[in-house]
Amino acid sequence: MIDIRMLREQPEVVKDNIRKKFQDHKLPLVDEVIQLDLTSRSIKQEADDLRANRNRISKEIGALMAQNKKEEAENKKAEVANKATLLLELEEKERELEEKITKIMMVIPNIIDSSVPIGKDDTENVEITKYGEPVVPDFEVPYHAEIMEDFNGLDLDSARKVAGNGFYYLMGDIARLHSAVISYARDFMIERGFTYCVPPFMIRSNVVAGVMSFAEMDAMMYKIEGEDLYLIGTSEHSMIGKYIDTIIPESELPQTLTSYSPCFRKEKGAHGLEERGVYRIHQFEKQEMIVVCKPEESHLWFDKLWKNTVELFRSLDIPVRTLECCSGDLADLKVKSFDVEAWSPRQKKYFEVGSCSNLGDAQARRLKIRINGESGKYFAHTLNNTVAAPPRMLIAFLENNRQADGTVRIPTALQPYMGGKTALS
RNA sequence: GGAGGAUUAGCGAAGCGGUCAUAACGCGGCGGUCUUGAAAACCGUUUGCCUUCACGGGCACGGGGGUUCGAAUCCCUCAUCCUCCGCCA
Repeated sequence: MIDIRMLREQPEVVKDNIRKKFQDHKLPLVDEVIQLDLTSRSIKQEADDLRANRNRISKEIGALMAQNKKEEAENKKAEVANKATLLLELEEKERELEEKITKIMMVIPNIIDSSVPIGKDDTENVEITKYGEPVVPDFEVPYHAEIMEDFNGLDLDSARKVAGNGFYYLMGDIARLHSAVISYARDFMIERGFTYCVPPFMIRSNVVAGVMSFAEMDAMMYKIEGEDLYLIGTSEHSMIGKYIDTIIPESELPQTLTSYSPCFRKEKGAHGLEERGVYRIHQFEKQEMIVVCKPEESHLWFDKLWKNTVELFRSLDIPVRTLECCSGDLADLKVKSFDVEAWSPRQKKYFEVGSCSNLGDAQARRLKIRINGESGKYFAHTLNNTVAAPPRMLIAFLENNRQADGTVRIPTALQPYMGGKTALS
């Protein structure tokens, strides 16, 4: 959500930004919201005057009652009652207008960073850098589910009976590998100075509304029946929610946290769940990182964040590349975003394993996350990034570390988390 | 899950239908006097949001709703905390 004052003062900047994101259908909303805002403020002024009047007369009534002048007090009461209906009507209008304005402001996209490449959709995302050689081995790499099954590490049939399509049982060494990756990712971030955190896995609707749009919520979030609770789709939700309605002293910034959580997603509207794999599923686990910082530092933090993911994958001998989201593919709340993609030697292409985003002050404005600084109070900037999210992450791990003989080598960094094993065989 | 009590500024706490909410009082913070410097003492200052060029005005006493001319105060509801009971890793 952008600042309505900014929209008021520089509507052309907001419109240009909408054009850059190829959302021209939203252009009329800018002028509409300017008009609504103008009306809203004048009605608010009128209502405030009536309230001021009522407050003044009420005080007079109090004074009269104290002096036992009942008749005069009754006259004053009538005076207030006269304007009561008008005030009620104005208050109703105030509410309506505010609602309309908020609704529009929620869909006006955040101003994208000047460095974001312009493009219509994900086909125009831009590769930034490759890290590691995307090797195509001279032997065939099987489908990831097959690799897992070779180690008796995956049981999708039972999962379908128990929970349905989109769930999995991980077994034995594959399950252990899953936990090892999470633990390794956790320690990797702790060593980089992040504070480890295990957050709530369910959040209330007001937090949900603060961190995502209604459309996203409908497509992603599982609701708990009979409770005002939703299963989190990522720990970013509960981690950013941690700061809801807070004023953070400047001296306590930046807040750098790494969180673990299971993630639950409906994947409604997605291209269908992969029938035989763990690529797109309803439940996975994720080590995440989030940063709350001063506005002038969010660019720096953005670069630090995605590099963490690249380095983690490189330490496990997985080739990756960074891909920048073009303007049209960038979610409305985001200022800038990089995907980290891992190399798939089977598909001979890269696929998404993480996403790093700078939200600017958009999330902070929605959730009222402010900084108390020397020169006053202002909205914080928030960022988030994936460290590692298995089991999808295991696809990249298994495909890249599988040898010609079918064994899977365990890179040195991960060996302590696998009880010293150097390979799965 | 059941019973009772509570939620007021950075913290503690008074107020329990109307010049005590522009929130007493205390602590803390900030500025000053005094001092070579510090402490003590004394004086002053110290919530946020919206609106306005400004003066000013409005809103907020855990959240939401209601009663009233007027609500921190009365009613409903939700949340959180404390005490006791029950249950449970």
